[in-house]
Amino acid sequence: MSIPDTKERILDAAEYLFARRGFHNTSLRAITSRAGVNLAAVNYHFGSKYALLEAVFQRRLIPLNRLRRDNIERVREAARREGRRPGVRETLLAFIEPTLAFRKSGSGAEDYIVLVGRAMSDPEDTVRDVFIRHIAPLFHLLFETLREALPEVPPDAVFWRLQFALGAMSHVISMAGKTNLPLPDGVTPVGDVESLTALLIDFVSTGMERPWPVQ
Amino acid sequence: MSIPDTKERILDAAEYLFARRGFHNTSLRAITSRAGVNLAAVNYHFGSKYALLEAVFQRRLIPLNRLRRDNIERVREAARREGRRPGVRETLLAFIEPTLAFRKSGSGAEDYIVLVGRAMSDPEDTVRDVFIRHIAPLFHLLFETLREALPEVPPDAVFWRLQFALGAMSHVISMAGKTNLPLPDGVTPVGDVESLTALLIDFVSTGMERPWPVQ
DNA sequence: GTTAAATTAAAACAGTTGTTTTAGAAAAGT
DNA sequence: ACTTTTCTAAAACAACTGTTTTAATTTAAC
Repeated sequence: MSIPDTKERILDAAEYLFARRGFHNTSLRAITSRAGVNLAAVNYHFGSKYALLEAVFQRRLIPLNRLRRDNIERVREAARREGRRPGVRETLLAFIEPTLAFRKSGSGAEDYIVLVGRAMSDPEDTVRDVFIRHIAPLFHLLFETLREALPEVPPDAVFWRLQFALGAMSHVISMAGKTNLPLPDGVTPVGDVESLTALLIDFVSTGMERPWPVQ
Repeated sequence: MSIPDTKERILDAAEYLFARRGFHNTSLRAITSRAGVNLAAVNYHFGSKYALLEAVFQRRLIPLNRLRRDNIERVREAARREGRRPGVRETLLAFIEPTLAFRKSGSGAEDYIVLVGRAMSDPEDTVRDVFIRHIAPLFHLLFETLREALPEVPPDAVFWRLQFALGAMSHVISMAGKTNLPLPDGVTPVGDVESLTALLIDFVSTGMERPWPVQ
């Protein structure tokens, strides 16, 4: 049949263009022309441009969030079983690793991750509102796990440190594939995902674990 | 005279709206109506919407960058005078502190800082290209200073750690004033700028100073 | 093969976009 | 007072926006 083909092609094209040009700067005509389908197909299949954005998010965010949630729950479970607190590093890794590794899961996944990076730092946009709705419960679980991992750090500080970590992650994600940033001499453009993930995890878990009170 | 009044009013309105709605989602009519001036005034005074964006950036970025540059140079100078390497923490503080503190410098400054936060994380937008042009030399100075401060860490790692730090900063900046984020129980919405800056500096300098090689 | 539903194609819709034009008012120079 | 420049006001411009409509075509059911 031709239904899923058309819908998928629209989703792929929208994902690609939203990630690169942003939501408001991408027209339905650009999407349909890239997808090779008729203009009316978007409104027919999805209802509106906004609903299309929602669909773009849902298609990948649901399995990705399940993966991240399972990871975190596994960390909590292991800690509970061994009668200890969850570790900061393993908790952050449980959340961050699937996010960065997700890029390798398929052709359009890379576009999607860039889109997520944009959405996280898009302070008031339509994009962000949609994103927040999908990520809020997972964020809550992540925050609570880190609170357990850091009993001596006040919740406010844990919250902000987590925001810093997410900011760092979203920034490096949204940099992915962009070449217009001014690279200093002697710096190679980008490593493989694994080593970049390792660098990021080292950075954020070190900052997160800083003893409290800060002297 | 009425020229500077009109131009300033346009700049203020554009700054306000660009920060909240983004560049593409802000119309010239919204700007001029907020500024209380005629629609044609933008094209008369600035030439185009794009040139207006550039002017919005320049108005505050030039003095802000001078402040940050002077701060970093002062750190380098003190280190040279005392025959030691520049410190990681003081270097990051020299860059970050003016950025966050700038919000208190005037009425529209808060809008501007949010706009900067957006621009930094706007991966391919017009906004980002304009911003990169203005910030590139300063970024280079910051990077080189950190390289001197961390001789045992390879330049690639210093580069990425700096990106993480900037991502954390830009994220917390673009969160400023936003209330739609889901705050967990027991977390107060936002502290004053000073304590938030302290938290951020603690976080990023800890991650930046992590010994190399990472065990 | 006929009928009914699903899907596409193409055109048209009303509204908004950035920009320009035209005319007139205000300010400055002489 | 007069001229010239500077700026504003209002309307108009063509291009583009998301969405809807109308008709044609494909797909499925019986």
